[in-house]
Amino acid sequence: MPELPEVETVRRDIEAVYIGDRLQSVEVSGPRTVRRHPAPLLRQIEGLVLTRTARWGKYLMLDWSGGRRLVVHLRMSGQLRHATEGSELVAHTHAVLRFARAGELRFVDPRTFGELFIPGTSGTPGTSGTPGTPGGPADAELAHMGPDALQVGAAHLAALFAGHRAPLKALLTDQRVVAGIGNIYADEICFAAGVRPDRAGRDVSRGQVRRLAAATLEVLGRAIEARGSTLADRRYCDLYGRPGSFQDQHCVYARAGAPCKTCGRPVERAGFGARRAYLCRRCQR
DNA sequence: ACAAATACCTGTAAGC
DNA sequence: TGCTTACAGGTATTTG
Repeated sequence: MPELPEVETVRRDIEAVYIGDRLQSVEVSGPRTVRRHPAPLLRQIEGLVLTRTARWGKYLMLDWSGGRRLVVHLRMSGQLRHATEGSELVAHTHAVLRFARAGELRFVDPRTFGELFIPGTSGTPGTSGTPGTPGGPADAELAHMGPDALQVGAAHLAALFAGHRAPLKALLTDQRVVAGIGNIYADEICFAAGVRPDRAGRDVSRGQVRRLAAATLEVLGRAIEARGSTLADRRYCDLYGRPGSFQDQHCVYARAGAPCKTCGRPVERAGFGARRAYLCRRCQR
């Protein structure tokens, strides 16, 4: 499941290959892949040069000459893959961006939750500046999102947790609160901070907030270094189809029954509300 | 205003 | 063996 570290890995891979290259054509074959606006609008970026990339939470932005932007969200099973021009399409290839020199960038997504869109074309008001967002001017479609998880500090987290009775994990994975954390990294961050994921936001102590802020940067940073987490289902792979290796460093996620790496007590999988979390009851309070 | 539930999907695995 | 069912989970939307 692509979360912030996986999207960041793909972003860096794309930056290394396609920056400065001209987009020859865009072909979309999956009707659900471009669903925010009529699919032909994607052709606005044909002929333009990729000038920069950005990421906000799990959203990936590809910026083009002339000020155009293409936004990609991989959701559950989406992958962006480099391919040589004309090579055989793997199953569930829904879009192909053909570049002048670097070959093709393909969007593959079995479950069709992922999407591509040109911001500002879906009936919502156009772009307007929102300060402090790493992607530059905020797009209306992304305006609801909180700060990127790599940008948040303890003070920010404390303010966002205050007064919420929702469990910590629900807050960490709420993109309006912090953008970029999903199921895997919420569990790992809670473990690294020594805080129970089912603790109500308002009951998270000052010290725990500090530890959560530090753990967020530390865990996500190490995960980016390891090029993300690839589980047995291989739903996430990089631009070249290679797996990440951060799953080898997971302390709790998908480790139910295995000994806690700190204290040896079996890791539990607990349900609260509609969600579940992996945790160590001894190490997390 | 917040929070909980649901729809959206399909590949995989577990159960019978 | 073959069929059915549960599960995975991010986000937009709906309901409470």
